[in-house]
Amino acid sequence: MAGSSVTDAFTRYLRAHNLPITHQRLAIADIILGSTEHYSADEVRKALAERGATAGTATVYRTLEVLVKSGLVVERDFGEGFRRYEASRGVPQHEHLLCTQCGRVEEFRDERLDRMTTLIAESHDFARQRHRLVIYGICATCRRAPEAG
Amino acid sequence: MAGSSVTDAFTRYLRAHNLPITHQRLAIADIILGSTEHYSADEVRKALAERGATAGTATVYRTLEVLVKSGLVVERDFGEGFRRYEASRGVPQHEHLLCTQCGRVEEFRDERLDRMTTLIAESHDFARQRHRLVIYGICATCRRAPEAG
DNA sequence: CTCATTGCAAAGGATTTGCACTAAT
DNA sequence: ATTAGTGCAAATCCTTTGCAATGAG
Repeated sequence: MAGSSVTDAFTRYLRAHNLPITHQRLAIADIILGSTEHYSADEVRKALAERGATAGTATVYRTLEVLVKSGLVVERDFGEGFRRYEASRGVPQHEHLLCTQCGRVEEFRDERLDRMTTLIAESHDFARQRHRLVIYGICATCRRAPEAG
Repeated sequence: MAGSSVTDAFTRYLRAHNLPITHQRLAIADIILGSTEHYSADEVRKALAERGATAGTATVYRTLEVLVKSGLVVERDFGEGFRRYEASRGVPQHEHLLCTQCGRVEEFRDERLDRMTTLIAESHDFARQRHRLVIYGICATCRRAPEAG
C-alpha cells in the first residue's frame, strides 16, 4: 500500500499509451479514483481547490475523457442537466438512487435487470447495448431536515 | 368525433385557467398530442415548419411547459443532452427503448418495476418518488442499414 | 381596452474548441 | 528538442429571460 495509490492504474495507462503524466491528470484521477462519489466536472474543480490544486475547466473535461477511455471511470447522466463521473472499481453494472433534494447518490445491484432488459429488447427487435435505471426519491437525511442545512 | 381534435383537452385546460388560446399553442399541442412520438423542442419547430406554421424558440419552450403543467404531456430525459416531450395519453408509467443510432424511441411496460424499485428504495431508506429505465440498443432498421439512410 | 403572449435578441449553464504558451519525455 | 498538455477565451448547444410589439378576450 505504501508508495502506491489508487492512481497507479491510471499512471500505467498513461505510460502504456505514451501520454504525458501531468500534475493535473494525477490530481484529478486521485480525486475520482480515491472516492466512491459521483462527481460533476464542477465538483471535481471544487475538490481540487480544497486540496490546493487547480486545473482549467478544459483540462478537467479533457482529463475526464481520458479517464473514461481508460475504463477506470464511468460517465453517468441522471437527467440533472450535467454529467457525473464515478470510479468504476471493477464493479460490472449497477443502478443508482438519486436524492432529488440534496443530490446524494447511492448504488444498488439487481441481477434480474440484465436478464429482464435483454428479453425486453429482444421482443422489440433491438440489439441491446446497455440500460440505465435511476430511482428518484428523498433520502433519510433530507426527510429529517425539512429545509436545507 | 367530427369537429373535435386531440387538442380539445388542452383548449379546455387553457380556458379553465384563463390562459389565452393562441395559434401557436394550438399548433404545438396539435403536433405533440396528435402523435406518439417523443419530440425534442427542435423537432417540434421542424414539425411546425412542415405544416407551414411557425413559433419562436421561446414560445415552443414556454408552450411545452404549459403542456407539461396541464398533465397532457410528459417531459423525458434520455441522456442525449436535451429533453423530449411525449403525449401522456393517460398511460400511467412506462419505460423506453432508445436506438442509439437513429434516435427511434419505443415504449414498453413492466409491472414488476414499480414493485421492485419501491422495495429497493425502502431498503436504502429513500422515499421513492419515481424511477426511470432506458434500454439503449440498435433497432432492427438500423441493423439492416449499416450506414445512415 | 387590458393583460398575457409572442418573438427577438441577449443571457445562462454545461461542455467543446482554437491557439499561444508551458511542461513532459 | 519534440510533442502533447494546459489554460484562457471564444464558441457551441440547449434552454431561459428581458422587453417592446402584438394579439386574445
